[in-house]
Amino acid sequence: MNPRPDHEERRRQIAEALLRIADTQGLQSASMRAVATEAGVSLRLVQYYFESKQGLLLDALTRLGAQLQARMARWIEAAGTPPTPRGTVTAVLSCILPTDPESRRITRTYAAYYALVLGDPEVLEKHGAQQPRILEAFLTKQLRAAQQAGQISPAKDPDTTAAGLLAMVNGLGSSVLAGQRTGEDALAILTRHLDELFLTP
Amino acid sequence: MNPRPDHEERRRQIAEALLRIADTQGLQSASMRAVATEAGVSLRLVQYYFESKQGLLLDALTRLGAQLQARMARWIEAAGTPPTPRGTVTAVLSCILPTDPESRRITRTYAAYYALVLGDPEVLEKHGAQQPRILEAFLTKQLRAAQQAGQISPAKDPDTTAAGLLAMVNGLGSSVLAGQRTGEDALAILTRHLDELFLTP
DNA sequence: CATGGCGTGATACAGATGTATCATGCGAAT
DNA sequence: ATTCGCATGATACATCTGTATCACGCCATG
Repeated sequence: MNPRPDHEERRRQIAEALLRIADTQGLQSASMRAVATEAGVSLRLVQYYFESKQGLLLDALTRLGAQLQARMARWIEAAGTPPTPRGTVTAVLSCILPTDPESRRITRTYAAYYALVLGDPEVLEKHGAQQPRILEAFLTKQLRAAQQAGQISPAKDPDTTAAGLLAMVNGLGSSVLAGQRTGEDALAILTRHLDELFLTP
Repeated sequence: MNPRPDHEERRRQIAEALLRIADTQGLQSASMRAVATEAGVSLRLVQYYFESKQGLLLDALTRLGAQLQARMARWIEAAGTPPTPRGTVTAVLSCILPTDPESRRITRTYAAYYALVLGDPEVLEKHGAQQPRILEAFLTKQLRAAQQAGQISPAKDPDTTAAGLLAMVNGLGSSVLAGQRTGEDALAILTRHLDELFLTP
């Protein structure tokens, strides 16, 4: 009955159950028992495959980050070959906005983690601040390339522009989650700003 | 010993105790008992002055909103008389960034409420989406005025620009709370963008 | 076949949490 | 002076939470 189950697969199954709860009901509803039920396993199993709740939360957060990264890679590739700076920048920024079910799920789940992460400076450094920094550096590089290709005004500072764009997308995402506007509206606002930034289409 | 205590004052005292906890330890640490202790009153009093915990949370959130609004009014006024569009816009946007103790407190506390509010669509409509909408409309009006005064390129769309700026400030605030950059850095980025937006100082 | 360790279920436990209950005191109105 | 109602303290209660314990069955290895 039990041909030595696949640990990693089990862990994935349970962690994704947590992410599903975090997405739909928030992290405060993600008790060990709730996760177990959602994953269709017993409470004991959740305990068995993860030492503690914090371990589970962290593992799930790591997986969430990987999902976002995979999505971004997919969008960058779909932006066309060979990759142009403008296409890459547009892909990276717009793939974060909650415009389709997957991005809505990812964004909402990140939002559920937000308060939790802010309270734990240690987790913050590992998951919260690292990835944005890398992303921002990547964006800066793309913008600088576009600028050297004459597609962006020389007056612009790539660092400042990248930081501004990333922050804007973040804020736009929040406003969508808050029901202030639709994902399409947010995307339109982003597109408009990119149109003004790039001199050539 | 008890000359008919001032209800409103009591409620304020308790609600601010909650906000203090939300700021420093997050909302998940804001139990009724913790709030009572922080406020220096008995658990029973917290129950007495607020029907339920949800009532307390909502009341405190309302007060937080009022505090932010008051801060904004103060910053707008301090921007100089008579108020110029650029001064007003700069004041509104920069007063949201976590650059001083008060704004850090307000921003952190809002962040603590963020996940909670997202899960409750009813509260969302009343507190979460209303205020930003008003603020965005106000910003749009100021930008349009500046545009008609020739201080902003006619090519800009005030609506889009206002939404983008507000979202950017929101995102910058998040990045500061996440420890990705300092409040001064965030303010510098905002200033840089405003310098590019406005044709005249 | 024996045996030991891994996987899993049932259950226990201690603590926290929101809320309710009971009782008492004090001040004001009658 | 009596009475009524607001204010407050002490305590109880049911529930939920993370975690720990105990026991049993299955598999592979000796």
